[in-house]
Amino acid sequence: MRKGLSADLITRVLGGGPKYTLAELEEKYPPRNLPEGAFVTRFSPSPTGYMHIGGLYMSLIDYKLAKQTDGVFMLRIEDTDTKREVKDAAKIIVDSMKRFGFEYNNDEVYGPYYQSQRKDVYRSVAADLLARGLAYPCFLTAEDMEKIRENQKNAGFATGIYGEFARDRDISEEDIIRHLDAGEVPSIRLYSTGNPDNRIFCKDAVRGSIGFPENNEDIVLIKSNDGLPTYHFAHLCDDHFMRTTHVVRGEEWLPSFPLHTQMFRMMGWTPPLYIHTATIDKIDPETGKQRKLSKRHDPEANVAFFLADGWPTEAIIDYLGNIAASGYEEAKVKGQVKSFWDYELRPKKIPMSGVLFDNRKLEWWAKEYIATLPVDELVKRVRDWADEYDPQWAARIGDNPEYLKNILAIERDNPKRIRKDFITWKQTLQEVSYFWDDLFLSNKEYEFNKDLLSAFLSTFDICDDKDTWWAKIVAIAADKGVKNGDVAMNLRVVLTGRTNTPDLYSIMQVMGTDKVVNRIKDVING
RNA sequence: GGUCCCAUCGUCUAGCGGUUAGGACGUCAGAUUCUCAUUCUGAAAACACGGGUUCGAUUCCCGUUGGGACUGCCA
Repeated sequence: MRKGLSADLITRVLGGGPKYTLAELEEKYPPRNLPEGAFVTRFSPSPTGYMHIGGLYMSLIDYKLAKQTDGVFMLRIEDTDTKREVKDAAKIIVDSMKRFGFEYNNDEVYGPYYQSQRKDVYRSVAADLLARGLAYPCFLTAEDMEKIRENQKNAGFATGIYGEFARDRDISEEDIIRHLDAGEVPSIRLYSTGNPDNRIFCKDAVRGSIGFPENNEDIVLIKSNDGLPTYHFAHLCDDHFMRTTHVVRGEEWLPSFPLHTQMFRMMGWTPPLYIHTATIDKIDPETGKQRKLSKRHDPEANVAFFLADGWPTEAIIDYLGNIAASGYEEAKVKGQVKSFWDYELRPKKIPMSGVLFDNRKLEWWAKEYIATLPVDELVKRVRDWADEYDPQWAARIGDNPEYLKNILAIERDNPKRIRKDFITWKQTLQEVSYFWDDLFLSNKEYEFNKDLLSAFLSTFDICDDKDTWWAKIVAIAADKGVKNGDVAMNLRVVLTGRTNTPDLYSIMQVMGTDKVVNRIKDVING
């Protein structure tokens, strides 16, 4: 154990004195007044790029856990890595939360919620550690550490600043002053008293108690370059003073679990309950191996891509939600719950092994979801999408909104038998594009029976009711000696260019006489 | 190399010592339909391997193998 630093030295070492004592912080950030069993969670992304599907998954769990217990869900931006920070990334995250309806409650009392604005908190806690001899200023340079790492590798030792390799671990006040006088700025390191020969047990809500060798690394608490905390130290300070009860984070944090447990004990604070989630993976097309969906290599991991493609956010929530709570799907199909928000998410049931992202299943959720939408709502959602992502479609719809509504209303009257052709807003429009002459692609492959088409044309009357219309088709089939379906298929392909469409009668009604007649004539004549 | 996590149909999973190992997506087949949609019916499809413990292991323990994560003044 080292001797604590004097107040004067602490101020110099930190580049400023502590603003608060620990007791003052406790008072400033009092325990929350919440009902028994309420979860306080937080989504804490670092603004280093776009919103990732894995981040969305974690924030869904965070939000759901807080919501179902009448707790609090916070959004905390971990912008402590000034080098990797990407402009507007925080805005994208905030926007995503809004779009998916994850309402966070960033109560002012516990803020600010940007870590870069919480230096006072970190510095105050660091000062306490320094005063107690549980942390020390370290003047090792990047080159020094590189050299140490090299030597460790060559000698077969574990890399890192620990024990005898931690040069400044027991640095004297005189030496500190000497470095300071030379204009050097130290980082603040943890004075670790952990011994790898001992085991420390860490509690995970899903995996239970996990044993690790104790941590003996003097990890950096405060970085020298910007005075900001590392993840570890920020986690300790923020989740304590924000009174987080449950920390949902990726399993990549498992290795630093003993460190975090050690730090909480050192402070005499009760650690939150941890939920280390599994990653959402894909099969790497090059190696053929399963790996985490990555920001750098997988554009499909970008939530913005799902939005631009017009996936209903509800379907994405359903899909992700079912991964987190596997019983949800069955409850939903059986009608026991209306949405994911009605289904209880149990922390213990959150999966702990990596999950392959399954686009087919997402498609299924999306089809099911869109099929539940009333026409007006469907039209609205499609239009909203077009307004934001596809100006051409937006203009086209804007010219005649009723037309789109009539198209999308086809075969939507019987709620039990709604076609499930629509997957995304974008694909919905593509699916019905044949209703517009300039988008209509006549089918060049299909061998039309012009005889049948002529016969239909001569009897066609848009005013016919459905029975009359069908009777005419049956009559033509009988007359020409073909099946009813043959006549129908010829009509289907001639009008839509496709072999699979909704009800033909409805299509003709929506298209109107001119389109129907012209398209048939084009084939007969051409 | 070290530490840690994980292991049931192709995929997501139910299972918490005795089950014909269940469901969902997907796949395939059949029925209905004007259609390759919908709806309905049915089928194929899994406990990684080896040791224990036990009357009995998918289930508990150990090992092996396989997959994953970490090993930064990044999170």
